[in-house]
Amino acid sequence: MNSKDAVTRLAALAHDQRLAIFRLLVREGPNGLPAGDIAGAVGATPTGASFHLKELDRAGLIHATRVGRYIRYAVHFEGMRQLLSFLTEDCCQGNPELCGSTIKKARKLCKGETK
Amino acid sequence: MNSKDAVTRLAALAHDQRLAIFRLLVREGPNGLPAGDIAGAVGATPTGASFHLKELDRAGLIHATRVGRYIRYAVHFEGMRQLLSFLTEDCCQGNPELCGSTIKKARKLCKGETK
DNA sequence: TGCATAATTCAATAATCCTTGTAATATTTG
DNA sequence: CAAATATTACAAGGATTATTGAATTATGCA
Repeated sequence: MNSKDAVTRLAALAHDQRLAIFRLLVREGPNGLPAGDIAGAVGATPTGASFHLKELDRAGLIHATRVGRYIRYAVHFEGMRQLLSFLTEDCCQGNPELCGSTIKKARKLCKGETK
Repeated sequence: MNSKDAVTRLAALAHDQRLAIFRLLVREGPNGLPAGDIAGAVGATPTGASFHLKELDRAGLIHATRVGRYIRYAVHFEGMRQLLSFLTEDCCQGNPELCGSTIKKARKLCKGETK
């Protein structure tokens, strides 16, 4: 993971509809959803959704799989992990207690605790 | 944490120099660094650094403290945690094993493991 | 007070990204 | 093969963001 790729991924997420798409797919898990359902869920036009999905794909945050006449999109979890790691790398020079274990707290959310 | 704030934070990080500044301050911990040192470390002009620091501040990712004639910037760890949580919220509908516990893996980095 | 240092503000140009509609491609079904 | 559905590709505009240099504010020190 280098800085350039991280910026690409962050820029991909730094958009209201794309962030909504990403979070929807994070919730959805490995099976993902077809493009049309995604467009409907976030209130995007088909053209708009396609554009945004392509951005997220290009960035390495999601991936597409054709299933019949549908194209399903799902989160690329390894790409997501790489980004989170890059942001928190070497936090507090290895003394996470200094920041109140920011990451440890954030992690809980992956277990469905909503705050 | 709402979507609008998250987009603001992600957009703040989606820039080469700002990401470098943020990661530098993550490593540095709660004491932070003065603006001049930050500019030098990431190869920014004073004007450029000031602009980017203000963006990160406005987004709620860092905060400024005047110390004599220096202004020290440090990561706002709670703001960072909110963002990470927002990105991973309700991951895999509460079954993180489905994505290989993306967050659990990412978390290790906060302990200084450089992988 | 006067000078040096630290950092910011302002203004103008350049670059990038978002949005929308229309046309095109791929696939299933009759 | 023809029609219908799902999705993508292309092009043009309008809006937002980055960059630069010069001028400005704030602080410390002789």
